[in-house]
Amino acid sequence: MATVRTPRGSWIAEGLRALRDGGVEAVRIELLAQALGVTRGGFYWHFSGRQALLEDMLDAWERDVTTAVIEKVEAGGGDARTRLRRLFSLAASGDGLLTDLHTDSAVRDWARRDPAVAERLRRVDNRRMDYLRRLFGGFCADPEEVEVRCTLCFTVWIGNRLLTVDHGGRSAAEVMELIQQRLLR
Amino acid sequence: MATVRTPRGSWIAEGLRALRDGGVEAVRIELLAQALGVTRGGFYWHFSGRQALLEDMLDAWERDVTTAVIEKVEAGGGDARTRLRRLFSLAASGDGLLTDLHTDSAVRDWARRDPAVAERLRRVDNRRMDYLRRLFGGFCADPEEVEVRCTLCFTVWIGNRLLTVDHGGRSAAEVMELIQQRLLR
DNA sequence: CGCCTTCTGTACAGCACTGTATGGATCAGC
DNA sequence: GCTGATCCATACAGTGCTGTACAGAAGGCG
Repeated sequence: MATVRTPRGSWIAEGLRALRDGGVEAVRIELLAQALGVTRGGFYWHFSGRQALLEDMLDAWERDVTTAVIEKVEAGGGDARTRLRRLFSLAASGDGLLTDLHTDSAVRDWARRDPAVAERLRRVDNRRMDYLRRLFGGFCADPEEVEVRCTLCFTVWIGNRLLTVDHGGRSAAEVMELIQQRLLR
Repeated sequence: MATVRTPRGSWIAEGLRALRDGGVEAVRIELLAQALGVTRGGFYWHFSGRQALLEDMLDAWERDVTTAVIEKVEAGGGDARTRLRRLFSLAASGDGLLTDLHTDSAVRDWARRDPAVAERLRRVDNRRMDYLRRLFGGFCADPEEVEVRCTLCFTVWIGNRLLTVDHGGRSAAEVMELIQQRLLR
């Protein structure tokens, strides 16, 4: 077993970075190789081609994005409202390579053109939504109310960074804070 | 003045269709020509190149999207709540080539990579937001409340079609209806 | 040491698209 | 029916990427 020089994983990671920064079309093997400081030679040893890389990138994304965030929120403990507040601040900070909004919206855009990606995204969104339902259900008896708050929560999260607007005198963070208060009432 | 066979405008229209269906990267002159049933020959008579076409597409989009919708909503008359309800149903139907959500999110995605596009989008979003503020201000005295409802309204509109999720037993339309009721209270 | 697995570089053929140049077709108006 | 503006087809050079083929280099292991 020789040491791995630029292993499978590094191509996937670099691919996800390209996806985040420039969308699917920006995932060019030539450019990934350049970014990794090698030629394309080794790429075709790991992958059968570009499509195989994209497939593996989605696998990695799907795995990480559904578990990492939930685990991070659950780890801190506390009641449902506390957990939601933690989830909100996590979403606002947007750390983590794989859990950020940019990758998310790049995948969302990709899904519009590729049914297989759309199917994966639906799975991911449903898992996230189920988690939200569980949290809101913790202090909200009416299931209709839960559904409304979950949907608002999710769409605001998605729409927030896509919406580029000035909120009069207020900062975007202030408005978000107000919305969060309302959602946690 | 000879008759115009495939005029400037048809290249722009076809370009916007390509943008809507496949994003900026899908706006390929070769393919537009193919769709129009001609070769690229005439294209370079109208435009200096691809960049010039993209520029003109954005001009057309910006012009149409900021005025067309507002005019359509205002035309029907009624009080602020009535107008908002009309705006909601218009947004839900998503008719009109230039006012639909697909073109909108394609532009939004484009803006992430191109500062000039981001600047245009900011202008467009602000004009829309101003209109929303005017409407919500019609029955809502607290400016903070107005800002929250406008932001919710806008982000839900954007996030709605991007979010691909099953709402338990409910349909997406039902949940949207519930959210709208809440926003108009 | 020499072998084998794991990668890397290089060279090649091919595709899709861009932009340029130019001769020619088509039609409005005189 | 001639002219000139407008548009189209074609051919060409160039770019940036894909995928294939293959000859190795680098390092762990017998």
